[in-house]
Amino acid sequence: MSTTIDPNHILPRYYQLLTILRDKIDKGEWQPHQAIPSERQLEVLYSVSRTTIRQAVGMLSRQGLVYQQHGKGTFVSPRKLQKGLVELTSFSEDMQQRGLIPGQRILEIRNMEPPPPEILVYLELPPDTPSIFRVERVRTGDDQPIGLQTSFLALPAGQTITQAELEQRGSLYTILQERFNINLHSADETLEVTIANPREAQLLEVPEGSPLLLSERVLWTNDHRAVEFVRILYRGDRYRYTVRLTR
Amino acid sequence: MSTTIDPNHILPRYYQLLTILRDKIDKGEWQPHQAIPSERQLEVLYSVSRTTIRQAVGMLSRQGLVYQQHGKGTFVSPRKLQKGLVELTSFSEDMQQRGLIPGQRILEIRNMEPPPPEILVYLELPPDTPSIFRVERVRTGDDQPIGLQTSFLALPAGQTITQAELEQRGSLYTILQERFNINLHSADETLEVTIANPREAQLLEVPEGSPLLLSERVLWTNDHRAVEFVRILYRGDRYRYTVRLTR
DNA sequence: TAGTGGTCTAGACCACCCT
DNA sequence: GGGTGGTCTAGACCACTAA
Repeated sequence: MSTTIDPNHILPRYYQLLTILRDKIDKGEWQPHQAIPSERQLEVLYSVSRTTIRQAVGMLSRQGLVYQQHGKGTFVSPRKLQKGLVELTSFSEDMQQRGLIPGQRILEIRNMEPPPPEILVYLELPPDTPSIFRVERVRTGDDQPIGLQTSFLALPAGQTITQAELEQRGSLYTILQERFNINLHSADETLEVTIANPREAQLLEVPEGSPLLLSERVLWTNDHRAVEFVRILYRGDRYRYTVRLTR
Repeated sequence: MSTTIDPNHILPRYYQLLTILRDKIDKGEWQPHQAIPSERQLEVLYSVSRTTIRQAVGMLSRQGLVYQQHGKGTFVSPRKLQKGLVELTSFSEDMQQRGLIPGQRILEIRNMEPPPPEILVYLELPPDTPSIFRVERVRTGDDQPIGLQTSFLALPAGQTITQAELEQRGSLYTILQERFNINLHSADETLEVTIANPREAQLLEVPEGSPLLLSERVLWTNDHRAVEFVRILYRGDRYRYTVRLTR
């Protein structure tokens, strides 16, 4: 791993610097609440202008890895604040972060023609949209059922995704990105409490009437169009949701 | 409201510009997916340098009000993306945003001596911390019970908060800021599902065994020290949690 | 080719903190 | 007073998009 900045590198200098600084924090070379070199010192150390320094440090600050105090310096955040907790992750990524092996059992996969009107509203699609792609899956962690997931997708006209493709790639997000070149930017999510009906109880292997955590997400692309509506019913006893909020 | 930038104003120029641009978007002067003036045009329009323009527009972009596309321009986000959904809010602010009048019924307010060990762990305080301030309240919206809130605070030595003060100001956050000069920066929150025990059921006016949404928060100050641990049990039928996640 | 946002420089002055 | 981060300028070149 490099510890100097190469002006001719493909990656921008502020990004190279960001990586260098983050590594030092991750490795514990700079301890929590300890001051990192000042911006003027970093200018000399890495031979880049202060603007570039500030771009890198500003990003670290927004990511919660460091905090800046006017007139005093820039300091490493305590470890708890160093984990990004508002990141948009797929179910698979989420499970991996929790140290569980993600899995799925596909219950149904098909195009809905015509689509349910409320889904068109969520996705901000015109009422004459011919079809919506729908997948229903039981999602597992270490082979235990964790959630019941239903996804609704606005695929380009005439396109579809097969069960074989989904089973092979595992994640819808991967298919969206690699096959349709759709990059996800953000999601709006709501969480509420509900009770398992007989079908949900059977699929999630819990008693009927058990409390569940219901998550509903609308996913947005890079050009800020809605692409997917996802509903996940999580087992209340096996799932805990975490976020970081900022002022 | 001003539409020009005053170089001698107390507020920085990028912030004045940010306000001007946000107003135009809020008022609908620039419509969703419409391009706003280019950075070079804004330079001329407002007589500030491109760096300053980029600082303002970059903040609007991070707040989700606009999105930037390399080589194309900067565009207004669709309205749904214009609401900041990861903002740290107090219960009172939260209710107001939902159009409900916040209220509270204080159940207990006291210093715990000695403090419960698990709270010290959450707040990263030394084991010999003499006392922790605790408030338990039923929180209401339009006079209906919404949540049962328990707050644990590390107040400066010898300080306390009286019931009268809390009733008068309404919000702990206000007291923290105005009396102790403690500014909140961020919070880590976990959400999970639980079931009402007899006491909780009675206070929240729901049947015993009703599903509840349990939120637990650790609040961090500007210099990234933990100040408060808050637990809120929300009525499952009256509360829905929303967040925005980004990639 | 012209216009857009993305990156970068070398400087400047200000506001804040500590000694 | 000397060091820190915060704001700001006037310029430059690059990478991307579209006509």
